[in-house]
Amino acid sequence: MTTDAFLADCRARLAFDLLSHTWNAVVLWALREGPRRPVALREQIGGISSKVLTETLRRLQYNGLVDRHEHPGAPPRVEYELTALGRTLLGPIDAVGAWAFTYGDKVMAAQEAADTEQPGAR
Amino acid sequence: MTTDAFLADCRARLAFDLLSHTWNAVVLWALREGPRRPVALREQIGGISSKVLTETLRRLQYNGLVDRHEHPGAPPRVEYELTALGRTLLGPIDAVGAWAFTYGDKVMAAQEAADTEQPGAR
DNA sequence: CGGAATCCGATGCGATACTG
DNA sequence: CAGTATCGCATCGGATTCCG
Repeated sequence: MTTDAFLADCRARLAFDLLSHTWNAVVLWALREGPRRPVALREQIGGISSKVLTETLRRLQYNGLVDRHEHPGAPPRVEYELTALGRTLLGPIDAVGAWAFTYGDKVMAAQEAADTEQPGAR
Repeated sequence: MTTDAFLADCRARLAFDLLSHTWNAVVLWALREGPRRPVALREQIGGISSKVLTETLRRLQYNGLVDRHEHPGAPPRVEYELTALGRTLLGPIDAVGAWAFTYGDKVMAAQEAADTEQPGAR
């Protein structure tokens, strides 16, 4: 596949759009080990509000990456889990995470170097 | 590495932040085959404004992923190319792109199914 | 051509409060 | 507990214009 074809392919754009939403990949990753309730996800992830978590889960559900299971009764009890399709995305996400683990320090070093040359620039 | 450690690792957040900027991955990919001038990048990518392209390139430069080469003279002639660090990110990006190529249809099918059930919802 | 400056509408996310 | 409603701030991205 040529570069142009790759970029023109709406499926590629679609994948980048998926990952370009801040919390999508993080939430998918948090679900990697099994079903989770929203409250557990929020503890596990940290720094995500109830509203944004709900929005993110809805979006992932809309794209067929997670399933929502509602257990009847009070108090409400809901669980989310990855679909088969969602699990296939863990590989690419892991590739990104592994890259970050290996090269993250170099990126931060580059940022510091840029800041040193041009303090205040960015 | 546990899920929690992965999520807490600021390097992982850094990588997701890199990909969460809409055009970063696309521009990096467009540079995969060699140095490019801005005008060529815009033709190759399509749908990106001059301003946003410049911002994206600055951001990538700041993170040490691309180099900017200015050739003196008029008219202005500038080229951007991937750094060694930038090339290491092509692997993970390719993993995402390959996923999109394989599973993109299923995602779009899931979207259509969701739209059919709840027309207007999203 | 490269890119900086400006304006502007759309969207994102967070905080808070509230419902069932 | 799960989710929604509302508000406000910040940011993003597009269009346009102007400069070297």
